Amino acid sequence: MTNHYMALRDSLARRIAVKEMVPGTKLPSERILHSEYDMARGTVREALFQLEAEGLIYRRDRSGWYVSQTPIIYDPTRWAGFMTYVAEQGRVPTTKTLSKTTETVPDAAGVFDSSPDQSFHVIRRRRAIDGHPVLIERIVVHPDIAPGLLAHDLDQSLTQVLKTDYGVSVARNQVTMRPCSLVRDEAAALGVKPGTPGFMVERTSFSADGKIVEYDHEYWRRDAFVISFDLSVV
Amino acid sequence: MTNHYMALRDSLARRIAVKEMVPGTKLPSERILHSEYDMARGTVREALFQLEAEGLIYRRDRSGWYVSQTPIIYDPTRWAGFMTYVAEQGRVPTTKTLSKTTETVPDAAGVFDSSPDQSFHVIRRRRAIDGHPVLIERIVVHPDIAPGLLAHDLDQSLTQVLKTDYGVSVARNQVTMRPCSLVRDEAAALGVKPGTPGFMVERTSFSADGKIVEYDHEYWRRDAFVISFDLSVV
DNA sequence: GAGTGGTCTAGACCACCTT
DNA sequence: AGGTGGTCTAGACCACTCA
Repeated sequence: MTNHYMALRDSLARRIAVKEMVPGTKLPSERILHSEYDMARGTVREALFQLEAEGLIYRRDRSGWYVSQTPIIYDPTRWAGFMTYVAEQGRVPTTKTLSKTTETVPDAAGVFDSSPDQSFHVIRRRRAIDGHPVLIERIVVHPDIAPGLLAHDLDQSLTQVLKTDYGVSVARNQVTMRPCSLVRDEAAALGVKPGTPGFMVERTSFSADGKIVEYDHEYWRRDAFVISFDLSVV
Repeated sequence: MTNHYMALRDSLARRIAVKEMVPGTKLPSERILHSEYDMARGTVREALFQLEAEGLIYRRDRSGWYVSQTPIIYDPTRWAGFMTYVAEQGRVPTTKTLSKTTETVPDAAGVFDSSPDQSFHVIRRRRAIDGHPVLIERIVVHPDIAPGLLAHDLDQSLTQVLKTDYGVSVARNQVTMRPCSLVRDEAAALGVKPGTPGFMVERTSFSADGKIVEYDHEYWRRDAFVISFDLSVV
């Protein structure tokens, strides 16, 4: 290709590859690239969109473009909760509770096989790696499983709280992951532009006796992880 | 949001959701949308890019925009080869061999722990679901494992050929998946625009005695699948 | 308040697909 | 040959971040 925007893409990709620009580095502004590379600003933006789609850079709304952090390795077969998992890779996980409420949840009725009037504990949290927010989640827990759950400090591992304080542990996870785009709340909470590519993870956790322990929606930044696992053939 | 392009996005997304436009339907051309919705063509394209990132539509280079096919469910824990797997979901898998050669493969030397001069069997194939190409792959096999492999018909399950004709079966897979963008060969073979979002899957298959059976790179269309699995906690 | 990205316009020409 | 998307230009103004 001899496209202008691909030329700029390649130039920036190389500067990232050789670590002239490391994770977290702010790229030159669009107008500076526009004058340095002598192409229209719209063309500069095409190059940046390309790099964003590849997961090499991301944008903070109206702040600038930045080199993406090193992704964590997401191994669904070894998943042991965010806090454990991230720490095992030598990174620093943090959690911030955004809200905790008890309310009806239209899309949970089908999952829990309950009446539409049923109220649930709903917890919204933001989780970060090395101080960089990577996902927000909405967790739905049936109050019968964990009465008074919301009184606890939930900036820690929920898995841990449920096990220690309620004697409930997870025996099985049902997980679905699909590409999405991060909009409104999700984008705002993660500090990225609405429409940024993301990944939606829907997780239903069951206890050994088949009860639903939690029903979870997670919205991840797409550049935050790669999926990797090792698997014996059955 | 009251953005023009988000309004158009929402309008088109709704028409897809209510099945006014079904998978495979060609969208109105950009210029028609431009005049119907009375916004600049660049703004129309922003809406289309948004829908593409969400996996709802895709483009065939210089042909038009189309509603994406229903994704298949990719369950890494049940993976039994493309042909088996797709058929189990009531869809029709096909495979076309693009090339088969014996050559040196720079990036395979590290994986096989062999000399850079080592030649391998290299197979390139394109695989489709219901007639729609969804991935291309490059498979690398050590000739000692399967001498004369390239003489076989490879438009079928390679797993099957290796098992039946060479007595080699896969006991373990090491898999890594990451977002990428489909460029040059990949995009051309899949009939999508270079730069279309994709997923790269790198797979190393081992036999029971720990030998590498195949080393595989797959480039998937990102809208072709969702990942879903059911998993017991260890 | 200066600088940044976000949105939008109104063109132009090109490369390629389709018929 | 006509239509499509692909690329590119040169502006403009807005909403927001940051110092």
